[in-house]
Amino acid sequence: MDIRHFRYFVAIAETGSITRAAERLGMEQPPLSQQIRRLEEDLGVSLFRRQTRGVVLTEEGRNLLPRARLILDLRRQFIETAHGLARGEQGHLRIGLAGAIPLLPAIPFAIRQFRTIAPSVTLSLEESNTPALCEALLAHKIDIAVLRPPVPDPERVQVIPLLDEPTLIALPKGHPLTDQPRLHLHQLKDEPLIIFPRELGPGFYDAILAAYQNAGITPPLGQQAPQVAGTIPLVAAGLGISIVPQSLHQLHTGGVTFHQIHHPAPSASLAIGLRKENSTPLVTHFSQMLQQIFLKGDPSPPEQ
Amino acid sequence: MDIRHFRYFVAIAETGSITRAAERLGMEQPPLSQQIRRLEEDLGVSLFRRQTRGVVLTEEGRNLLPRARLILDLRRQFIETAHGLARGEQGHLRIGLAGAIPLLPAIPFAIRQFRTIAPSVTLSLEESNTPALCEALLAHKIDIAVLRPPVPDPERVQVIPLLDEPTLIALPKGHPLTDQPRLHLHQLKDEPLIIFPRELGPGFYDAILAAYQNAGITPPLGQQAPQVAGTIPLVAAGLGISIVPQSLHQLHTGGVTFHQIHHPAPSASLAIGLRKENSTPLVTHFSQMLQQIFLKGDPSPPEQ
DNA sequence: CGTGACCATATATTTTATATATGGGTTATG
DNA sequence: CATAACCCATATATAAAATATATGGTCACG
Repeated sequence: MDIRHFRYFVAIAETGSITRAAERLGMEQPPLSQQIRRLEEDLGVSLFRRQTRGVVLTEEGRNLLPRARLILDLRRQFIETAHGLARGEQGHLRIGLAGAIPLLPAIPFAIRQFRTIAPSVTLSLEESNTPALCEALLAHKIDIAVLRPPVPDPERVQVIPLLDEPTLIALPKGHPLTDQPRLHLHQLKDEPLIIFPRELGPGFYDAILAAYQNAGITPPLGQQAPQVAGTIPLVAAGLGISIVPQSLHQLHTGGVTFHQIHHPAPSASLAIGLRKENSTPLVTHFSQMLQQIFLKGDPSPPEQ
Repeated sequence: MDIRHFRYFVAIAETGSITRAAERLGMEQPPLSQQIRRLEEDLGVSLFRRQTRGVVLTEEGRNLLPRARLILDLRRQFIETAHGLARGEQGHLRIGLAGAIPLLPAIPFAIRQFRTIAPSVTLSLEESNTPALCEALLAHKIDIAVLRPPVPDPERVQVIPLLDEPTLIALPKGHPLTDQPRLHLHQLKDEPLIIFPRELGPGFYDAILAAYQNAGITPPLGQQAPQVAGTIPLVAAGLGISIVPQSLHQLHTGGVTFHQIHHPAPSASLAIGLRKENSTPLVTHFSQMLQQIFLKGDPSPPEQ
């Protein structure tokens, strides 16, 4: 009772003749006779009544025929689905995003574009910090990540740079420097720096401190924020200042103003994270699309 | 892409190991490795991620697994249905009944009993005359018939006698003999005999005429009725008398009285008609049940 | 009464799956 | 650190099964 037998059964039923069915199946008549006979023996029912002119379905055969057709259909669907998965037109893609990254206009743009190109692919988004995203990648909990390099395990995670995002200084409303659109870091040397735990984004963390060091100052460290975007409310509360990726200026939380930074300014690098082995077409597609989008420039960059 | 491959796929997915799946499948590990590898190549997707400790489904594999299970399920159902058909527990039985036979209490009784024993079998009933029933049998339009022998083609239709049903004389109301419960045929020698066309039931037709002949009389032939039961209204209309199977006395058409017949009385034979070749279990079951019922005697015979 | 259409059977061939033997890589264990 | 255990992959050999070829039988049709 193989797929083959279902095909034989249906073909004979549809042509009403073993000989013609054999032609249609691209085989000779005797093996088809033999196979259908064996099938009937296995099932214990005779599917066809042999006549001098071809064969006709028995009552039992009529009963079983639609079931056989269904199975053949489902098998075809199975194969088509598999091919769809193989070509990256179907399936599920789990995307991990580092903190504050969904605020970059390019990300929702990329997701919209991907849904247009591959509408049968379902997506799931997850927001986390860079080290956790790497772990999730390696544990196969997500398929691709947009994170802030460097990654903890560069041997197993491939990093494709996307963008060096400028950063902004966030000042609390009412701060004396609020009226200046562009600031030097040394103007802030006495302001407590609100920053996230280094573990959540070592690359960005280090970039910020390096910029201070290049400016020749060491800021007092203020309260720690739970995450990158979490610095903003603390700034608004007057606990200090913070340095955030440009995309965060979209957070229209009252009580904070954003200001560009003169050289030396830290930058918040952005990159794709992939497992080095086992890349699926879905991952490749999405990754290439992201690179293309960022190559052309952020499609609607926030003009200051 | 065979049924086998679906089984292999599901087994590996469920055990999480090629080695253990091979055990469960009653085969060795290498062929299973090889087959699943070929399957993956054919489909173009990798279904499993090989690890040092067994294998785990890929995203694509997770997607395809339920489909594979469904196909295996349907295949199992297919086989079970076929076996059900083989044992006569499922399917469809087309029963043909000669004229006036549904009025025999044994017939609805048999049908009810059969539905109890084989509830998944659907039945269709058809009423016709004996020669037409034989044709329908041979043309595979019905599967079994209850008819009045003899049959036109005894070489291809098997006849199993069931019953010699007594006959009754039908008299119009107001007839001088109405008050006599039992009549001799010769009492009716001048009454026009209403009878059906011989083609519709040659056996019964000849039995009636033979009885007259044995009684030494030749009745005048009255109007022809369209069928056996169709004689009753004509009798009621006063066009003559008729001789009908006992079961017809159930037709409580006003205007007619029924009377038993002294020897020599014709009898209306009843028999099962089957195709000699190709008997299915359903046909055998129903046939045997009918024989048993009639052997025990009509379960609720009409007591005069 | 011969001819063609069609299915069944028998034997041969080829394909295909499976078993056996073996190697490599990773993880647990003394 | 070395050894053993586990598990998957590969290579070759064997066995099984489907298919092709050849042929015969039956029934309809001209």
